[in-house]
Amino acid sequence: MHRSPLHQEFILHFGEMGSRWGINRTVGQIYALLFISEEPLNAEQIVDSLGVSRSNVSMGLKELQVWNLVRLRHRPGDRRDYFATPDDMWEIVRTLIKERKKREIDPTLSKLRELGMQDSTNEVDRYAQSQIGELRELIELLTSWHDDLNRLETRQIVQLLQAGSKLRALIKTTGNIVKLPKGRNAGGRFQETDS
Amino acid sequence: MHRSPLHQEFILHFGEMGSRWGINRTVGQIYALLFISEEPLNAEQIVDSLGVSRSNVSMGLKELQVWNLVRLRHRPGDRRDYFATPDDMWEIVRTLIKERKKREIDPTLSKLRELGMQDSTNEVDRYAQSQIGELRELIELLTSWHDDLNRLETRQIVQLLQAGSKLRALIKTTGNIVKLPKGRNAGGRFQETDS
DNA sequence: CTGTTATTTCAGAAATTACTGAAATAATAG
DNA sequence: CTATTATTTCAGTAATTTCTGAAATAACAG
Repeated sequence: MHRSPLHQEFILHFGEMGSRWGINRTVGQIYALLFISEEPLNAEQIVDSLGVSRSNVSMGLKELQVWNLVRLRHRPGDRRDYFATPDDMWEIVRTLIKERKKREIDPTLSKLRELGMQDSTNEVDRYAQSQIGELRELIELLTSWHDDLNRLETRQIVQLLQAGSKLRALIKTTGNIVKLPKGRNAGGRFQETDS
Repeated sequence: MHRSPLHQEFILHFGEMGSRWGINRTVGQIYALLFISEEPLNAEQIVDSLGVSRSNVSMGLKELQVWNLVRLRHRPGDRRDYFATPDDMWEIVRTLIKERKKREIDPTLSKLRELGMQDSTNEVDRYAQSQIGELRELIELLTSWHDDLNRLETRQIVQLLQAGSKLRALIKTTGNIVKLPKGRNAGGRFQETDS
């Protein structure tokens, strides 16, 4: 299938960025292709457009479905699967954040809670335990904020972002609730250097 | 160097998560080790603790410095380099977000702007251009919001997060400014399916 | 059923990324 | 300067990830 230079450049860019986003090149390219295609595409059309193997496309589409980043569509009288990206771009952003949290944050939060259970009468572990506890609290705060955001509609989120300039105002309405970090190197045997 | 079971489990977990976070196992382990160590460590101590090669540690520390995730320290009369993680955990979070934005968002924003310049009198590119433009606007909005956040102090950010329940209130103070997405599949030749 | 088309699975090949040991470079003390 | 210690570089190897082609499975239509 022939693609315009604009399409090609867009698709190749998403392919190259794929590795930085934790997906592989083909998955990035498939997503880009669906994103700029007005009509849903079937696997064979994707193969033709990208020049990769049918099996690779099959696996890529499966991964995109696991990520909840594509929607399945069908034409009457056509039993092939067609794929499209969601229409609401902010839904895509929310999905991306949610899925990344699931993969990158949640397992660590579980592990931190698990490690926090261990009662370390052990003196060596005292500092480690306090660091682990602080990190867990930090992630829990971010997580609950994320949950709050996820209860909002697309329209509300956009409004919130556009109210960026009002951030400072909001802060003045809340008290100073939290203790600030204590700082390490109490004995002072080390010297700070450049950055 | 002997490490307690707590230390070991924490370090191994960060190593395993490394690949999901876009760093390799060794870099993840080095960071974890520094994070739970009360005193700064030198390269040799890291080698002993992790059981990897000296050169691997050297490369890992270099990468952590590129990411701005470690600080260099020195002891008087000792010319070896010592390393520590920043004391303020929220500074770490901010750094992580900033650096990931630099790697994962900024190049794509540049590319989208570049592609948006192309005047596509071409009919095929009309839809692609509108998608690219919408995506660019979305990223620009997120980016400027991120810039706003970065101007805040740690204390203010924590307060903002803890004010999560006040989000809805804030939204009521802002008008409905933005047009909502239009939706694809105008002709309606495709049928929606499951998820 | 049987034949045809669509999709998935999977073992091995290809490509990429991570790691090591050895050698080079850098920094400093004497 | 020379010897010693600290750090980096890098070519080759190991480990991991991605991709392909072939075979298996699934989903129909007739």
